[in-house]
Amino acid sequence: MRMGEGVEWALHSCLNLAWAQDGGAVTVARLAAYHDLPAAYLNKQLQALSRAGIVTSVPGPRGGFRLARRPEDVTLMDVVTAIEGPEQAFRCTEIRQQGPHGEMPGNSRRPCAISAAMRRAELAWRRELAARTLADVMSEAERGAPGVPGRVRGWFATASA
Amino acid sequence: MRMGEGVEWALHSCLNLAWAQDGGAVTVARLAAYHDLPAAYLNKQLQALSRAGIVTSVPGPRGGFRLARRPEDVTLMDVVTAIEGPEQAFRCTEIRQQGPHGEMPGNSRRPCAISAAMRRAELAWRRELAARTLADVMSEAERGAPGVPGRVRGWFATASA
DNA sequence: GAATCACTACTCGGATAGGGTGTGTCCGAGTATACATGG
DNA sequence: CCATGTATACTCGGACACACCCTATCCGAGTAGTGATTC
Repeated sequence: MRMGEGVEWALHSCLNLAWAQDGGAVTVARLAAYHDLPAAYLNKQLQALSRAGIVTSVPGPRGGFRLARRPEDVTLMDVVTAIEGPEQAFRCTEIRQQGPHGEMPGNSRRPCAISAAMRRAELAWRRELAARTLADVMSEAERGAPGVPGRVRGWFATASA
Repeated sequence: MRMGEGVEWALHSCLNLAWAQDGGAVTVARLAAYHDLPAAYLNKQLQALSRAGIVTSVPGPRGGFRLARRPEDVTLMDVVTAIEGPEQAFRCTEIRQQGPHGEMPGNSRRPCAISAAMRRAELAWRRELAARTLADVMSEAERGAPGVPGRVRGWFATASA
C-alpha cells in the first residue's frame, strides 16, 4: 500500500504557502524550485488542492497560489483527501457473495466482519489526520528549528522580487 | 491510496482455513473455488502468507495449506504486512533537504514535522489492526450469521472428499 | 503373503506476460502589465 | 499631460506520453500414494 508522492509535495507546499502568505501569491515555479521538484507535476497537485478549496489560484502575471483558508482551518486529512481521493484504501468487493456455495442467509444484510474491522482501522487513521491542522505542524516545525519559518518567508520574498 | 486486492482474498482465505482447520490441509484450488477467484493468483498470496509464517504449506498429493498458528495468535496487521509489505504508506523523501536554499541548521537532526504527523496517524491505523485477531473476526462473523461457519466447514469437508 | 521399487498423479513454488494507475511533460486559454499613440 | 487601445509576457489549466507495480498466468520441482514385481 503506497501513498502517492504528491501528498508529500502538497503538504510541504501548503506549509511554504502559509509561511509566505502575506507576501502575495506564489507561483508554482517558485514552490517547485524550493524543493527541486518538477514544476508541471507540482502544478497538477496544486490544481487538486484548488479544486478541494484548500488553495486559491490567481491567473496571469503576478499570479500564483495562496492558501484559501487559515492554516488552523486546514487539516492533514483535507490535503490527503484532495490528492489521493476520497475512497477507502481497503475496498470490499464482497467476494463472500461469489462462488458455488449456496446463498448464506443473513450475509447480504450484515456487512462482512473483515470489511468492518478494516474500516475501523482506517477510521482511526483518518481521525488522527483530521485532528491535526497545518497550524499544528507549523508550530511543531518552528519549535524544532526556530529559524526556518523566517528563512522560508525571506527566501520567497527575495525570490519574487 | 489503494490497498491490493490480495489482502481481501488472504483474509477471507485465512478465515476459511481456520474454520476448516481440522479437516486436513486445504488446496488452493478449493479456496479459490469457494469465492470464484483465480487459483494461481491466490496461490501467490498464500505463498506470501507462508513466507510470513502465517500458514504452512504441504506439498504433494493430500497437500495444501493450513493455518500455522491459532486464530487468536494471528492479527490482521500480520496478514496485511505479509501481503502489502512492511514499508509505510507515506514515504518521506526528505525533499526539504533538496533545493537551492542554504542548509537549514537543525533540519538534518529532527525529522520533519510532516513526516512525524503522518507516521503518528499510520501508527494509529497499525495499532488498530494489530489489536484485532482472526479469532475476533471469526466470532463477530459467527455472531452476525450463526450458520455460516458450520456451512463453510461442511463445504470444505465435502469438497475434499 | 509381505516387502521393495518404479510410476503416476497431484500439489506448491517461482519465473513469465499484460493492464491500470501514478508519474512526468507539454502546449493552449486567460489576464495584468507596459508601452505607444492620440486627444 | 492624460486617457485609451494594443501588444506582450507571464500565469494557471487541462490534454498528452511514459513507467512502474499490481494483476493474472504458466510450467517445473517435489512428494504421497498406488500398483506391479520379486523374494
